[in-house]
Order: sequence, then C-alpha cells, then structure tokens
Amino acid sequence: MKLATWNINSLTVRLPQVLDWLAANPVELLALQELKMTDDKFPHAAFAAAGYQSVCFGQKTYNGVALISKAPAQDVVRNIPGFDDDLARVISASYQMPDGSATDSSINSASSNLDKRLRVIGAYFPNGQEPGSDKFEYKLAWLDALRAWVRSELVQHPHLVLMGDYNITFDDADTWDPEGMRDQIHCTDEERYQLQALVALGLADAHRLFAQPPKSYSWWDYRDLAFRRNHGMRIDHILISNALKSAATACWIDKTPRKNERPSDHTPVLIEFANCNLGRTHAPG
DNA sequence: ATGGCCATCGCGGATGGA
Repeated sequence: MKLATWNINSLTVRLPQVLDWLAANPVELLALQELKMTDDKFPHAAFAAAGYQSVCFGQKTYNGVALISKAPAQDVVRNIPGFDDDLARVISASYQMPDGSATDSSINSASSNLDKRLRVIGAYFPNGQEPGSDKFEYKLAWLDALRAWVRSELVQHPHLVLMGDYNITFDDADTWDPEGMRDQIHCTDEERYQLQALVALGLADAHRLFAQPPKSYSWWDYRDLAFRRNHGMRIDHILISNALKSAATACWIDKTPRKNERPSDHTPVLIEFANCNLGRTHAPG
C-alpha cells in the first residue's frame, strides 16, 4: 500500500498533472493541499473516472485540502475541532484495512477495542510569513491546537498518518542554505520545537526511517532556477504513529513532477507499507 | 539588490506564498 501527499498550488491549474501522476503512481491514497478552489468546483468526476473517491475542504482563492482514495473515506473531519479557524487547512478520514494488514501485531492482539482502521490527516500548515508577524503568531497558535488534537487522536486511532505541507524544516539538513535561512521562516527554533513536540507525541518522520539521497527536498522556489540548482527545502512531511512504524517499508520524494511544464513548486512525498491493501476486500487472483 | 516567480482576482497591481 502506498500513500502520498502533494501541495499542488491550485488544483484548477494542476488537475491534468495530478491525473497523469496518479496514472503513473496508482497510490491507494493521495492527500492534496492548496486546492485554491471552492467545494462546488472540486473535480470529483475526474477523479472518479480515474478510479478514486474524493473528499474535499476548499475555500475561495487560498488554502483548501482533499483526500483522494481508492477506498471510501469514513468519519471525515474538517479542520481542528475546537480551534476556530476561517481557513481550510485540514481534512481527516478513516479507511478500512483488512485483518492482518499494516498494523502492529501487539496493538491488534492486545487491544481489540481499538480502532484498527487507518486514520489519515492531510494538512496544510500555515506559512507564517515572517517571524514576529501576526501570521507567525497564528502559525504557533495553530500548531499548539494541532498538537493537542493529535494527542487525543492518537489515543483513539493508533494507526495514524499525519501528512502534508508542514511549512517547517526539521533541521539544517532540510534546507539548501542553512546559514542564509537561519532564524528565517520555516527554519526558526520556535517552529522546529513545535515539530519536535509533535513527533514526541509518538510519531516518526517517515523520511528519516530510511536511507535518503543527500540534499533531499520537497519544495523549490520558482525563482532563480532553484530546482535546477537544487536550492530547495524539505517542508512536506509524512509522520506515522509508532504502531505503523514496523509496517513502513519505504519513503521517498518523487521529483519528476517538478520537471513538468507549469509545475507546482512542491513535489509529491510517498510512503509504502507492507502487507496492506487499503480498501481491497477481495483476495488476489 | 528596494529582485527575480507564480496563482488569484480581475483587468492593474496588490496579496500571499515559501
């Protein structure tokens, strides 16, 4: 089973690229960020024709998130419950997994009352604009709310994936220019502390569970020939709960869509789990 | 370097992104 996340920076512009990418990369689930469209414009039919169901949470001009999946989404929640927010940044849902799939056996056998479904949170974290700005304060408040909510979600849903555009680097290895970016947005101590606090709830950065090429990034500025020079940052992440760690077999960044005509400035990040076919109810063969 | 690029809204140029 493969899952992916991709900030597509306008689904209106990028829908053909997303469909092309899904045809070449038939993941079980794809989380999208920055739809930049209202729900009435969401192309459910185009995804259905490609074999995918979709749930979305859009808004005009900015933000907007969606989950595209082969299996139906259950218990869909939009944004962070209890956190008053005008911006469409988070969508989460549960997906049925067959018995004996990508779940920690100790969890399964010892706690039969726990939710065995996969819980997926797709999120577009605030940018923050500039340290000290109002938008930066909003980013920190949003991160506080997210962490409190994810803590309780982990209790309810042991098999949790939190993925999307985090707009935060873990450390200097996640940026092409650590000195130039020091204390700049995406690289401040406050943001990185928040990211570590999220991990400390019982999550793992899937990227770092596996060997990766040096200077692996998920975003490159449109300016300065940044992609060609690999002047990028790793700000799109897949965090998985500890109960899923043993089932993860690979995590990688697919740079090929960044080479498209009119690309998104972000590129997809994928994770693979063994022995799990999300939503497949029939035996193979 | 008071920047470069891109999407949106809307038809010029501001705003936001990262």
